[in-house]
Amino acid sequence: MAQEDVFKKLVAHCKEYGFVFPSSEIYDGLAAVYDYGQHGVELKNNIKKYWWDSMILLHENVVGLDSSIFMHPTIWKASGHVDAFNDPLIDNKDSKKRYRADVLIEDYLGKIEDKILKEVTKARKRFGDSFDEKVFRETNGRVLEHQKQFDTVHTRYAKAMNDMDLNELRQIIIDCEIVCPVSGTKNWTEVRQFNLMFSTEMGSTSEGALKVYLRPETAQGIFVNYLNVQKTGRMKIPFGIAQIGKAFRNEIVARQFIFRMREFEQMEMQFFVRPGSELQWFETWKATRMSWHKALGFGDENYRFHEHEKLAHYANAAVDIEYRFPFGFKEVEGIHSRTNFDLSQHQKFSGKKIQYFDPELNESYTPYVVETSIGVDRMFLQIMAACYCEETVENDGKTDTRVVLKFPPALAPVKLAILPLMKKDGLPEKAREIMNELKFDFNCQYDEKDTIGKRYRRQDAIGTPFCVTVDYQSVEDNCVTIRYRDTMLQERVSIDKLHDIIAEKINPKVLFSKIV
RNA sequence: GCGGAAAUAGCUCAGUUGGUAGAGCAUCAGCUUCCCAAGCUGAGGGUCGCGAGUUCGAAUCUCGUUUUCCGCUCCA
Repeated sequence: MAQEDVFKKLVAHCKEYGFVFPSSEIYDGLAAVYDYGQHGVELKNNIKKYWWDSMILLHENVVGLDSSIFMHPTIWKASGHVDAFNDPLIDNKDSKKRYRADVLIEDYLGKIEDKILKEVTKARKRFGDSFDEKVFRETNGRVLEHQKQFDTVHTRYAKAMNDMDLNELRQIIIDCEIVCPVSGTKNWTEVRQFNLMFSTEMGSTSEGALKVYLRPETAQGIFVNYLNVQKTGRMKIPFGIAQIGKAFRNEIVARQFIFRMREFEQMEMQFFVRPGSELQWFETWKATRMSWHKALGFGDENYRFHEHEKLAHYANAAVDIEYRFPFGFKEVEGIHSRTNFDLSQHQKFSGKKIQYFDPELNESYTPYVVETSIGVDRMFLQIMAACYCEETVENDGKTDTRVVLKFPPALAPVKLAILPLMKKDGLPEKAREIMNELKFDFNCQYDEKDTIGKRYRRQDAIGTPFCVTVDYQSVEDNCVTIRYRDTMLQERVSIDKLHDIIAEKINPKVLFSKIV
């Protein structure tokens, strides 16, 4: 089966069994926005719990936080998001290539500068030691002409960028006769601005409302609460703050199902360390996070690190953990050494001193930060992809297929199904009795419709790890059978022991013990 | 955002040269059956993505639009 087909089946399965629905579907949907259905939300919650507990329970020096989606707008100036996400873009209609309008103009200006430099170099060669560059630049006709051209364009360009005058940017490109490097034509579209942050207005719109953004990452909520947490929690460096929450990015193209959405959820942990120790901690968290993924048992060979060659403005080291999706290796988690960029910026923009006094060193410093950042939705998709199986089943010489989601029991949306073998003779009552005993601790489903085989298949399709079957004998001896999802084997156990057996098997300790 | 393709019941799909929409599975109500789907009976469910246009008449032809998929592009 082709890999793309697997992906398509996965998407169909997600919808058919209540994991993921397109948003606003009865209104034709909303592009790249999805809702989690009755089973999806359970799986998602379990994923979040697995992450949260692995951070909060397993590390004494990591604490949680839940910061707001709305934050003071200046935070996004400090973080660099306001500037970095306001690119004016223009398309060439012939080559279909997209460019940043400002980059096209800057390249053009760069070429003029090159021309001037060429003249200068030539002249220096000719005149030798007696060459005076300043005088040459002020007197040479060709240079002056280039310089004049440069100044004119640069002035217009600077003003246009300052005003974000998109029409003027386009006019500059036309006036300068800038051509597309690919097609060589001047057939340009309008300049459009893609602001990757969603904005809205806070306060009554009539009287000076404040423009606020929906956060494009959860990290800044942690940085701006650094002092609060450190002081009230009496935290000593090194320590971490973990947070799970929604983030929003107005992506130009959001596609591939829930892999890239405009509204998504992140699980981030910012770990504050001594300056100079950040790369060591970077390595430590790399290993820890990788072991967290591998503990799920989806095959070590399906994971790899991808080192970033081009680093973001705030980072001095960055690596992705990639998983082999049906559509290739893709990022599921990023680990970044963010230096002290963020805290320094907030110190600068807020005017508040954000420092840590290190009693061991007897000095104050701005902590360095190592970040682990994972997308919940990508993790969800990754788990669906890893667990989706189509199997051939032999029974009484009949061949037959089943679709089964082999979730680790700790993550499964429904932990067990309770199934009376027959819909009569007191079996449903007995099954209900068991259900009422277990429903407080486990997500259970009761099903008495159709043949037992059909009911097993239904539970397989949503990844329920255990099916408890109540038969005639159960009424007499208080024993039931547990049917295991992956092996389809059955085990007869006493009803009294059911709770402990299930609790043991879904205990995330099994996963936690594999994390370094 | 550009180019290409697609959209009919919950799912997979039929639907003739334009004449008021069908199957299988699924769902629901019964019956039958002591452990791995597709036994029997019955029922519900679609203004054919949406909006215009052509036509006596449009699921079918034309245009627009929305969504999805595939490429390109973008992704601090």
